[in-house]
Amino acid sequence: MARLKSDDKRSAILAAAIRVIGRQGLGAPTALIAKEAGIANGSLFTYFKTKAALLNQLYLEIKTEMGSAALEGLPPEADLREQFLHGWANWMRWTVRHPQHRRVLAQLNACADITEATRASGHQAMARLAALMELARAGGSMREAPFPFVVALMNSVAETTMDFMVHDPGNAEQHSKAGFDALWRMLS
Amino acid sequence: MARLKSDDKRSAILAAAIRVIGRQGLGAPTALIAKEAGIANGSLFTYFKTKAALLNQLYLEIKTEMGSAALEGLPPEADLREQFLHGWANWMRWTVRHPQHRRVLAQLNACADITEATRASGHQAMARLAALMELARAGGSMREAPFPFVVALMNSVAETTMDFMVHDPGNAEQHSKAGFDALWRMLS
Amino acid sequence: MARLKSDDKRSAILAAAIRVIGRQGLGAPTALIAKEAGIANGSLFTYFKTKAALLNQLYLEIKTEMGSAALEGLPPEADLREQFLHGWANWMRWTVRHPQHRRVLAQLNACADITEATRASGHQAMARLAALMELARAGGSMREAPFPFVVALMNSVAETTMDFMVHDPGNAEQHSKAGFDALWRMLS
Amino acid sequence: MARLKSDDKRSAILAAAIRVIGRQGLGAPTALIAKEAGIANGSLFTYFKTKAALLNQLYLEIKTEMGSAALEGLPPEADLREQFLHGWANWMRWTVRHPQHRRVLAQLNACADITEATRASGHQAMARLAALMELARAGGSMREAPFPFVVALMNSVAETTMDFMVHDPGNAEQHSKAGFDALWRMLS
DNA sequence: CATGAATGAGCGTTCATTCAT
DNA sequence: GATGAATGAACGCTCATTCAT
Repeated sequence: MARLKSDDKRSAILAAAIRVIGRQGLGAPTALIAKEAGIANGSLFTYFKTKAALLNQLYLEIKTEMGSAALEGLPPEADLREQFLHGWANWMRWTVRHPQHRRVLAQLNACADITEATRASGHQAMARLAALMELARAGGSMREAPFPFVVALMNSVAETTMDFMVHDPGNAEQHSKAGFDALWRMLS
Repeated sequence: MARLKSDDKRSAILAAAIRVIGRQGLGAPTALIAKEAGIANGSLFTYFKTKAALLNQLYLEIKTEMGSAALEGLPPEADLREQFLHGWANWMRWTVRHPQHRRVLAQLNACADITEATRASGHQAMARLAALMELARAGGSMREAPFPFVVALMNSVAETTMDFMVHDPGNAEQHSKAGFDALWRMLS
Repeated sequence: MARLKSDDKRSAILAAAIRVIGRQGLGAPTALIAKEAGIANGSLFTYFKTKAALLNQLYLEIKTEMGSAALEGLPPEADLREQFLHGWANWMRWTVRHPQHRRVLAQLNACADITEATRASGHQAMARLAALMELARAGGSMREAPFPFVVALMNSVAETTMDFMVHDPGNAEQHSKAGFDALWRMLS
Repeated sequence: MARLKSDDKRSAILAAAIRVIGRQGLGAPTALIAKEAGIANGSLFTYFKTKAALLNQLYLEIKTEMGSAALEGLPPEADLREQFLHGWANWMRWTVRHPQHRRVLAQLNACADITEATRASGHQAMARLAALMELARAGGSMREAPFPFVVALMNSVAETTMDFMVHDPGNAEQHSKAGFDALWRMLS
């Protein structure tokens, strides 16, 4: 048995990609990512067949991480609004703590190399939070709107809120609350 | 000397850029844009010093066009909600009719080459609509939120609404209305 | 210790090389040859120090096989022309049955990695047939020409004949005969 | 008007390609060919879209040059054998004087990048000489053989003759004559 | 001012070979 | 000895930008 493909190295590449792409954008050379990951440029391609494949994995990785962060410690007993607020706050906190991840995710979202399959898979990451929203709107004004539309609205309000939290971290808590309230009003 | 011939070329380049970038993304070669504009590749650089400059102008151009479209025929006598709804409907209609412009704008938004100054300037384009919103929220729940936050929310709800209109043009009108109502509820 | 297990692997590699190079040309990756041989890419280099070494061995292998095929069942009693014709027919038949071998040999011939020593050694493979030709020309028009020249002529007429047999297998027999007759006339 | 694509540069690239490929084989980097031609590596691609395109042109160029060399000063009054011998001698002389061209042509012949169309077009270059052969065989032993077969035989005998002339230039004339006689005997 | 050839740094990817396991 | 991940030089090709014409 030779050296086995190590998960550590895989992760190192993904982590390096976030840093480098966060700094330089999606045009960042694979060679630089490899260097930042501490491996030879050619080695990157034993872990990811192409740059596009790396980008797709990165998208999934970030979305998944974001999704778990949002669900951490969700109180199962609490009422709907409470639960949703908890998830929302988790989510917002995560993006403020990982501004680079957020920036990279935004670029990835606007990038043609990310396949439809990857996007679909990525949506799963937020499924739990989306389900809470589904319940929340049940008796409200948006009860007739298509579910994906409502989810998309949640996402866009969240994005906007994050922007303000990142740019004005001093009032992060208040922005988070304001965003949540706005969203809740939209649903009610 | 009145309008210079070069004004035509400038516009031709910007129009070509929308078409080409809409098709190929921001990575589209300047040479291709030049060809589509009917000029020599080198000539592009007498109108725009660099590709980044072209991109910034393009951003402004599209935003401005979008802004005017939104304001067309705004009824000065009508009440606030009516006026705002009119602008909203204009806006939505424009993006459905110009999906390429919207796609390009989305890419530009996520592109590091667009300077902060350009973005700031671009926001002016929607100032009139924003001002209507400013009034709308005056007595509502968001009366304490920072103005830019409210504007950003409007933008993001609008974006989401457009997405659904573009992907499901059969129900465009309903999506437009649902988006507006959601936004209004948010402000109220 | 009799035959080493490694002899099998050596042969497997050479056989795989013929298939892969036949398909992809000399640029075929050693990794692919290894895979086709059912071994790890690195293992190839315990059997052949370099790719060039593999290629040289391959050249020899094919030439040798071709030579034995040509000599099979040579009638020792028959007259010169008969014997030579028999060898010729064997030879032609072999290439028609192994078009891949022939293609690979042709590529190897035009490849700078094959050393002069290898080529010289390869010529031995056809020595018996060449010797028959040596006799055949003894009293003929080419009696003064250098032996290697005559052998080379034989080879080139053979090559040409093979080409036509391969591309027009329906008339293979006739092409073989026509080629032989042409060669014999040349010597007479 | 800008600098026009110059025929000189085109020729310089082709000439450089012959030198570099003659030295290093078909694997020679385009960058090296460009440098040898005195231009930037990127410029090569304004003259030839791909390396394969360059190779195809090179094939044509060399074949054409070889063809004209063969036909130079063909005596229109002389009898068939005389004319053909003249062409043959021209041909042989040319290859001895341009051994690099010959080597490159041989590599090109065995190279998958040369398209069938290119090969067909290249055959035109020797059409005049082939036509003489067509006449020559008319009443001879090969009168029933397919024309392409006879042409191919001529080529292969010529190739072999050249080899010996190149490797033993002292007796070049004699080899040329011996090759011609052998070919003529084959046809008679 | 227009043209389009020239430039050359830069990119993603491949692959023969090495070497830790 | 066998394995296959690691290596990094090398390659063909692109493209923003410059500049001779």
